[in-house]
Amino acid sequence: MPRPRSLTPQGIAAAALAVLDRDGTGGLTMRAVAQELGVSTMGLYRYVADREELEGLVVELVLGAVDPVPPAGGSWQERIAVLVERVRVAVGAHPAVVPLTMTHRHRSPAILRWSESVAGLLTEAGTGPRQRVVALRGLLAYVIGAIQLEHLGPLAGPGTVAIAGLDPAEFPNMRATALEARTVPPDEEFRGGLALLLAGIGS
Amino acid sequence: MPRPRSLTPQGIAAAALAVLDRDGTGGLTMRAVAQELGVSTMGLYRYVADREELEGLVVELVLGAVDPVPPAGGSWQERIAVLVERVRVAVGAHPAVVPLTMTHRHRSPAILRWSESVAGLLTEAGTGPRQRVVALRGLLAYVIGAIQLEHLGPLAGPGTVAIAGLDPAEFPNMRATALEARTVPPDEEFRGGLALLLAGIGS
DNA sequence: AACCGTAAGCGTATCTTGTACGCTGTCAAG
DNA sequence: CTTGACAGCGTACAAGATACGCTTACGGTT
Repeated sequence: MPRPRSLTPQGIAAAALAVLDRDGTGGLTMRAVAQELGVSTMGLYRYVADREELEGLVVELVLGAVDPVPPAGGSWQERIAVLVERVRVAVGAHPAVVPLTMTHRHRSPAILRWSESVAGLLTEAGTGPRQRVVALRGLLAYVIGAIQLEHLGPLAGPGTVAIAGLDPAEFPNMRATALEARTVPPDEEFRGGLALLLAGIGS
Repeated sequence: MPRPRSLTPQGIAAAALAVLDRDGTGGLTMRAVAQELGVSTMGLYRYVADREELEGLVVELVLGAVDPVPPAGGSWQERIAVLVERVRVAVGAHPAVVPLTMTHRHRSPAILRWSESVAGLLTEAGTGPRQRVVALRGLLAYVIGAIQLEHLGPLAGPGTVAIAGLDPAEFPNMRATALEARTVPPDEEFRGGLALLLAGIGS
């Protein structure tokens, strides 16, 4: 009977993502998204309860791009590493959603499916129940932290340069480390850290 | 000649922290902090350039409570674990600052001193320059992620309960893991994950 | 084909928050 | 006792989220 809806949750999420990619995290406002969709500001409220829900939609769109099916070949370490890397790639494609991801992660079905896969691989690897809990949470913590470090922290690019200029007397180790860090590409850094964690789980 | 100042950066940071502890992250407004200090809203602007700087002060106050001097005894793994645990305790005492910590971490002298200590211990442990970079960043990623997981994610407390009620057919592993997770106290979880990472660094 | 109920979409208004600007009052040196 | 520099304040404004109620387009019914 009534007038048909003109927007879909996916369309709204895509519009919000477009705004985020274009204007950055601070540019995500109800007005901007509404304009992107070609409706008035309040028109948007027919589809989302509030800004919170809108953010949830974007996060789910981004995380939904992660294929949760474990790859076929390789050791369980390699297979988990592939799953982890997929998250990094998906989120890394839209740096502006990183802060939102942190806030909305816990309500994401996509991350739940992903976790299910990782938990399955850990089970296959023969870890005990208790260690599985610790390992899963540890992996999740690493992914979250590493992604943030990569996107929110000037420690990575320009930051290491700044640190390299520190007082060598007070910060000898940091200075040396930062100098070396400049030669380590982000990919290697991320995978290296993950490998350390996986090695620990396997030992 | 001029009128003496009535506020100190420490006092301002303490007031902001009080507001955060009382009203949560969303309660931190310039007005609220000014009121806490007994000055007018704009009076506060005589001491901080903007909200950004105010947040930096609080973060530094909290992180400044971390003793960066490595403990005397034990293996290098144990010594690093103590340093890491100190950060967790300091931040955990004020959950509302967690989101701010993420944004302001890179400008914190306190965290720099802490990193210097960790880097030093890694050097003493005999890690090569390249592995030291990876290990340090990995530890930082773990700390950041684990603290967030603990404070921002309903995955920890009520979340695991919710997950335990999932469809067992679709999420068998998550269900089992979540059930087990309820019996793992946060302390053990945090230290366990850290131990995995440290084991990986040592191998 | 005219009609009408429902929900879409919009406009306006309000509240909250950060912050620019300019006034006023106070302290201490002369 | 005067005076000038700066602390502190009040007002004003802009941006943003969102409540509320009107208007209007659709599509099934007569």
